Amino acid sequence: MKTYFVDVILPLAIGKTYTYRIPKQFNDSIAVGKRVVVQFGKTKIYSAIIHNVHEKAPERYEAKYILDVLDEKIIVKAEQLALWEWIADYYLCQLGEVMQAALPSALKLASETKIIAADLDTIDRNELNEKEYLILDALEISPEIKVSDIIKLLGQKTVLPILKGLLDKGVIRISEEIAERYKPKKKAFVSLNPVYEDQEAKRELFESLNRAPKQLDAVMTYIHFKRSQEKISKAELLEKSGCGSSALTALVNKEVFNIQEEVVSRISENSDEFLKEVILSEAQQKAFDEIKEGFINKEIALLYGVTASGKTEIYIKLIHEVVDEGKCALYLLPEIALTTQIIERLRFHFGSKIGVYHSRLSENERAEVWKKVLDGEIQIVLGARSSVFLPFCDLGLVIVDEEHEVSYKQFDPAPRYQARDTAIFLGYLHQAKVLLGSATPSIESYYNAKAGKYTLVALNQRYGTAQLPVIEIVSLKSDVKQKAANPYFTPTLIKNIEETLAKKEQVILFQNRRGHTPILLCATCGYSPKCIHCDVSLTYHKSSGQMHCHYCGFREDLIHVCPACGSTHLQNKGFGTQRIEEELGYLLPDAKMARLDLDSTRSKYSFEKILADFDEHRYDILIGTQMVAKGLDFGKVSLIGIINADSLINYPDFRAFERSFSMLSQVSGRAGRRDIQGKVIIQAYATGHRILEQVVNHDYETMFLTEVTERKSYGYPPFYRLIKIEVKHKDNLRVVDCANRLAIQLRQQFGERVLGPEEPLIGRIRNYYINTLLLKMERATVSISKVKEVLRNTLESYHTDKLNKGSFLHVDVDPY
DNA sequence: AGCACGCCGACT
DNA sequence: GTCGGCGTGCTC
Ligand SMILES: [Zn+2]
Ligand SMILES: [Zn+2]
Repeated sequence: MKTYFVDVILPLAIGKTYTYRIPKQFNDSIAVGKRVVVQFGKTKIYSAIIHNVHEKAPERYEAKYILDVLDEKIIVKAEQLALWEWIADYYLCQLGEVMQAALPSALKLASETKIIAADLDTIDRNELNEKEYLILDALEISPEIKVSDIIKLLGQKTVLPILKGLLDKGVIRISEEIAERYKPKKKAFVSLNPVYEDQEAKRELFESLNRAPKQLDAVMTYIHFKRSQEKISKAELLEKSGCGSSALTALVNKEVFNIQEEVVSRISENSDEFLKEVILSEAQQKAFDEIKEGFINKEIALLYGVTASGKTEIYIKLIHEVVDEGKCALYLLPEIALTTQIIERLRFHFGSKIGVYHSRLSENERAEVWKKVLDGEIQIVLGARSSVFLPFCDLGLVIVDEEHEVSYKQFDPAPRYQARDTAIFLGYLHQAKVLLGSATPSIESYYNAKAGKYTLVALNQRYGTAQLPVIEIVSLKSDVKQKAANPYFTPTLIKNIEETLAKKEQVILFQNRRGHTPILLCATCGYSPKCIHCDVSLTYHKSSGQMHCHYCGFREDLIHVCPACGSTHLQNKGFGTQRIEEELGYLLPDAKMARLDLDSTRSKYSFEKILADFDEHRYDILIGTQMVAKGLDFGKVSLIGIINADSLINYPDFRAFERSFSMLSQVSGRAGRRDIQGKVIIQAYATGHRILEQVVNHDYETMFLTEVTERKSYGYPPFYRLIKIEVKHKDNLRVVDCANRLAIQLRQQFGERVLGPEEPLIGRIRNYYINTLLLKMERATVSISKVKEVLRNTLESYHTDKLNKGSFLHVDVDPY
């Protein structure tokens, strides 16, 4: 019999795989992509993924045995492992970090592992030592015990060798719940005994029940609802008939009703299996045909469709085709755009074939979607960023809607991946077609399309008769007197709001989130409370009455006296949207207003609720941040006001102009529906800025051309690749030393392509000082794989240099 | 990531 | 003199 070894991936930021030995009894159950339970270090137990199987015994050390195999079927497919490796390689991070991001944590396991007794009767207790005895005793009292509880029980940290001994003796087992930590939800359904389908039998039943009115009610209710629905659950029947469970039990005992338990998905859904036909308009059909034609020669297409042009119908039709061929489809959306509306719409077409995957799901729900995709029960996934990691088989189509959205990029922690780009690679792995969609494509995607890498399909007709809104730029500079009276609203905007409300139409006001967080400010000396661990101002949270740091979670009670000058004139500036709401309250006391921002949408369904209420005209004015650009078409909005466009445009980032354009265009797109032509008022100081002009003219093309020219001359994407390196150190002087040393080393390889080091906007986070380096590599002439290789080597030697002790690096490839 | 081993300050 | 602080290195 052979002795096998496996190299496993651990869910840790470690750069290598570890080799474990396979006990003979597991020889037949191991396979690449299955999870195994391993002990790593003295005390830790992890579930690891088998990366490869071999027979080479390690020479320099003795491999530990795996403790268990968790899966009967593989849980991570070969394509997924290939994707993980690509991500680790491209984004310069560890495989374990990718694993962490990819696997739902219900499928991972740490020392929260539970053990159960295997067979208490056959154990010869005399063979056990005192500690083993203690564990057995505990297991007799409670059937499941966590490893961490055993540590407490024995009062010692190294319990795994003992447990391992017990495992080997066959006394204990690792609880299945690790493997199946998520449990399918069961639901009881009621059905009528088929003998009563006969009219005569039914009549007799009614007569026999006339002295049991509750039971008769239950039967009648059942028959009534059975006409319109396929299945009736026990709970539903009890509720609708108004009778208690005793009546139902009596009927079950009489064998009138039958109750069976069925596994139902945790994810609420209507099991509507009918696939509905999509009817496309002429323009949509033309775009659809162009996409299909493009897919013959190119794997990737970009659908550039203006707001409300009906891109979704095209997506649905494409998905239909793929599903009919028996393949899977992935429909990616930014988290914030993944609303109930879009989910319902897709459910309507695809019923239970569709699965939804996003960060608001519970861990069990995520694991359930994972398994269903694995088993092929779910063919279509509608999901946010992390759904690129799901175990698809035979993927035929990947759609990335709102392709330009920044939220496709994960910034922290590693893997710092771009889900749109990852989706493109995923498509390549599965030989699937990829469709990117946007009303304002990112410069890089549009450039790729223009350069012929992607098929470009334009859809520039708004659906139905909806017209483009009229956009007006209003200067914030003009009225000095007026401004003193109120800093947010120009008379023009106020006048327009009043007119709109008089027509019984609705208004949306947009305020940029950035730079409008609620900080405390001393009116006398300008002091504002800072975090003690980070170089940022604390933000005030009304709910807790405390000031919080967003970077490290530090909290402090609200202060009432300025620690710098002793003044008591401390102003709480509040959220930007809050202040606007207040100001507007004075100006228009009768208007009903709602806020849509981080603060007002903290609770679970509040986002949906606010939008629904607004849609039903319970509010006249909606004041919101970036969020109002999302959500589907709602309300009877005919006026949109941008409070201050400068804060968007002046943001210090090479993509600020591009983002401002897409933000302002998207928000503007919310104005006007069907019969009403919308109006947009943009307030700004820099009224002559080219971006504003381009927004007014709905001129994406010119925006694109000017951006491309600028990026080419200043060395930014799509012409250059960017790699950001953050050097961190507890000491503010040594961080500069380390960064400089690294810069010199990198310059030996890359010359002037290395920029910096410089201190970033926030110079210290969690007590670590930060310096950043930026690498700019010409995309056309520099081989990225060579760059990465050199970089990997340089970074490795950085860590071995004694001078760099105490510092560490964060690498971010494509940091935008 | 977590844990142990090891080297320097303040406290019985 | 020791207790404990965290900085450093290893885990198959
Ligand atoms: Zn002050
Ligand atoms: Zn902080």
